[in-house]
Amino acid sequence: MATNRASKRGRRRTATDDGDVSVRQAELLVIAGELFAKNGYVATTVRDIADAAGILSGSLYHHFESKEQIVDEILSAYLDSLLERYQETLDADLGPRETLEGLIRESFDAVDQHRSAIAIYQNDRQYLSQFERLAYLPRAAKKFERILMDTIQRGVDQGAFRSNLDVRFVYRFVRDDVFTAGRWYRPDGPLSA
Amino acid sequence: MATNRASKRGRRRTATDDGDVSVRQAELLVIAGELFAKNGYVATTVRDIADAAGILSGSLYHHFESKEQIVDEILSAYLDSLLERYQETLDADLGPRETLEGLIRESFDAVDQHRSAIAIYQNDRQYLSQFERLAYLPRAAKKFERILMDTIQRGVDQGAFRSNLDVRFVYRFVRDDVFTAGRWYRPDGPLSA
DNA sequence: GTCTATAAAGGGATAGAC
DNA sequence: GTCTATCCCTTTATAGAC
Repeated sequence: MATNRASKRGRRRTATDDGDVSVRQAELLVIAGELFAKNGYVATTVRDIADAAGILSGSLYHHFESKEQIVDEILSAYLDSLLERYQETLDADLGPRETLEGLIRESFDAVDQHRSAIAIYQNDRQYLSQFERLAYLPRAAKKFERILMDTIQRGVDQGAFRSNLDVRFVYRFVRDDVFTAGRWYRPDGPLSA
Repeated sequence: MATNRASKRGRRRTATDDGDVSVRQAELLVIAGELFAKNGYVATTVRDIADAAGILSGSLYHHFESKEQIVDEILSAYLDSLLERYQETLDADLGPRETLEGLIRESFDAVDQHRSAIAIYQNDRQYLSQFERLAYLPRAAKKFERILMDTIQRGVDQGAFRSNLDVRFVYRFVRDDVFTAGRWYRPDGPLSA
C-alpha cells in the first residue's frame, strides 16, 4: 500500500536530501497538516500554507510537486506507522483479548504523534479517495477494519468475549472511540459495551 | 438562534410561496444536502448541485441568494427541530435517567430525517462557523452540550447515576455515539460506559 | 423557472531571477 | 530556498432574454 507507493514515487530531491523527507519539508508538513485538520483540505489553499510558513506560495513547489503530494505525505506517514504497529501486535501472538487491547492502545498512542493526520483522515478521506494518488485510503480503511474484526471474531470463537456480541457493532464502537481524538485516554481497555 | 434568524431573514419569495420553503426549494435542499454530506461543503460547487438537479447553475439563484443560504437552510432546519424536541423532553419533567434516555432517543430519531444535515454539521461546522450567517453553529453546539451535561450532572447529584462518573467523559461518549450516523440503533439506553 | 452569457475573484501551478 | 510575476482554470454570482 502506501509504503510501496512511496518508494515508487519520484520525489524532487535536493542535494542536502539524503533519502527521506528533509527537515524543512517536515516542518512544512506539520504546518500544512494543522491547517488541513482545522479547516479541511479543500478550504485550505496553498497560499494559506505558505503564509503560515512565512514564505510565498510559489516557494512551496520547491519542496512539493503538488497540494496532493502534501496531504499524501501526511496521511501515508500516519497509516504506514499505524499499520506497522498493528502488525507487530499481531505478530506477538497473544490471546484475542490482549491482542485487541494492544491494538486499541497502539491506536490511542498514535493520537499524539499524528493528531492532524487523524483529523484529515476522518474528515476528508472520502473526498480525497477520488485522486489516484490517494486511492490507498479506502484500502487502508478496509485493512484496519479486517484486523480489528478478525481479532474480535477470534475472541468470540475462543470464548474470550461474550458470544452474543455483535462483532460489527463492537468494531464500530472501538473505531469511533479510537478516532475521536481526545485527551481523555487512559489505558483501561473498554471491552464491555 | 436559528429560528430568530430565519424570521428576520428576507427570503426571495415567489407568488406561489405561501410563507415557508417551497416544494422546489425543498427538493433542491435535499439534493444539495446529499452532495454536501458526501463531498463536503467547499468541495461541492453550485454547478455540482445544479447538475444533480438537472438545471444550470444560474437557475439556482432564483431559489437561493447564495451557496451559504443553502447550507444555512439545511442546518437550521435540523438544529431547530432537534432543539424543539429536546425542549419538549425537558418540559416533561422526568427523572434524570428517563430524561437522558429521552434526549438520546430524540437524537437517534433525528438521524433518519436529517442524515445529510448531521454529516454536514459534523464535518464542516468549524469551517462554516466563520461566516456570520452561520455563527449560530457553535452556539447551538454549546446549547446541546449544556442540556446533556446538566442532565447527567443532575443524575449524579440525585444518585440516579454512579457518583464516580466523569460527567464530561459520559457527555463525549453520548455525543460521539449519537452523531455516528448508523443503522444500528435500537432504543436500549447505553448508560454504563 | 430556466437558460445564455459573462463578470469578478480566487484557486493551483510554473518559469526564471536572485 | 525564496521571490517575482504570471498563466490558466474554476468558482460564485449577476443581468436579462425566453
